[in-house]
Amino acid sequence: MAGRILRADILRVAIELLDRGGLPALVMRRIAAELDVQQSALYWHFRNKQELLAALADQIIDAVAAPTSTGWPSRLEELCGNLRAELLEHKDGADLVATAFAFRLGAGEAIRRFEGELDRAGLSTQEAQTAASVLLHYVLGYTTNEQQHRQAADLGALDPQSMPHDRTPFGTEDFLRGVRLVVRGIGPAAADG
Amino acid sequence: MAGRILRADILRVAIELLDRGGLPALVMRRIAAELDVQQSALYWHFRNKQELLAALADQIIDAVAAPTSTGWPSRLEELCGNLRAELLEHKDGADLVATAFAFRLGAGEAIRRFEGELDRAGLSTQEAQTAASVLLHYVLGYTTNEQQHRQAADLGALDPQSMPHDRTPFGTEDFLRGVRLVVRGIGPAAADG
DNA sequence: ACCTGAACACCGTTCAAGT
DNA sequence: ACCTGAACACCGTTCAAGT
Repeated sequence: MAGRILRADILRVAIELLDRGGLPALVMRRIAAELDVQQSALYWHFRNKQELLAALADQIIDAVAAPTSTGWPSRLEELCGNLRAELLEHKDGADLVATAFAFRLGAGEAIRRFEGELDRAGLSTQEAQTAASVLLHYVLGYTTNEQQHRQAADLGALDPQSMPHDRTPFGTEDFLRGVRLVVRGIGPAAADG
Repeated sequence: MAGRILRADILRVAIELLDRGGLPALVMRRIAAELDVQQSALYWHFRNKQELLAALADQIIDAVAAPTSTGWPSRLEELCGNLRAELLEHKDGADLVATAFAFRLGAGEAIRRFEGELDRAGLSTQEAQTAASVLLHYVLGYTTNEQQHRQAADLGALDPQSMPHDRTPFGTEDFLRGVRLVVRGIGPAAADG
């Protein structure tokens, strides 16, 4: 009662478990059980769990929609918004990608997307790297907080002290204010798009 | 062969273990052993491990030196630098504080420090919150990456592809470029300090 | 109030052995 | 090449019982 499995099968099941129960549900034993396989079988396809998480992060990043606007400031805003939206699609998605990014394993593609947009803006390589770093850390950090807050509220763990009228400080508009602040800081060094 | 312990004892031992072995060494069993106490004794002083980590994060944040410069842009740069420096003092310090911040338990004091500086700059409350959020996420994210990279290099896990001449993109100067980028974005909305 | 003793319910990872 | 079976070495947390 077994069956051969593929890397892609593992990743598909992992995403399903993540979407359903977040990072706490993403355990090797459950992935294996879902595939009717021994847990040790997973270690033939991935060196360890961290590598699996990195592949998952890459997959999420690849699904981020490309910006369609013209003009680098709008394109940058759009890319940030699209990244946040994709992270929010998966439970604990921001936390997962932020962790993988910190471990320098996955999410390397994300920073290249940002740098690509900043090249178009006419920044030097160094300036583009700096701006990409600031933007990416903001999007990942903000969205991690936002998602954690949302999921805590969903579980009824609401702190009445910090949210008096159910108005949280989070949301698309609040998020975009941060993005625009950074874009303003880029402006002086960039050519007009 | 026991002894009564205090919250402060637990925190002191926890910091020692953190400094020596990072987050992987920060396990309840080792804290208890170091204090000659059963692990369950810790749960009288802290509801769970997460609460302990939050208290640890608060303690680290409280140790961040206050800026001494005059003029809000310099003061802001200095505060960011001091925060990074303090995080680097403890192994996995940035990761610990970033996680506690994401869980909204500790590190609430950190954002108040930033907002305080931005009030002096003459920003509105909303603008101050936005700028504080961007700066804090950048410092925590950047320093987490930097520290992870350092510690991986210390263990000899260096990737020769990504660091061809042992010149890493990390360092105080590189860090400050990001801070200055954000400060430039704040400028247009702030009064002169 | 504060701690012991002992258990519960989990984890990720390894490795000889099979096919 | 790809998986089984079984173990190893850990974790955080709970809870009756002691003092």
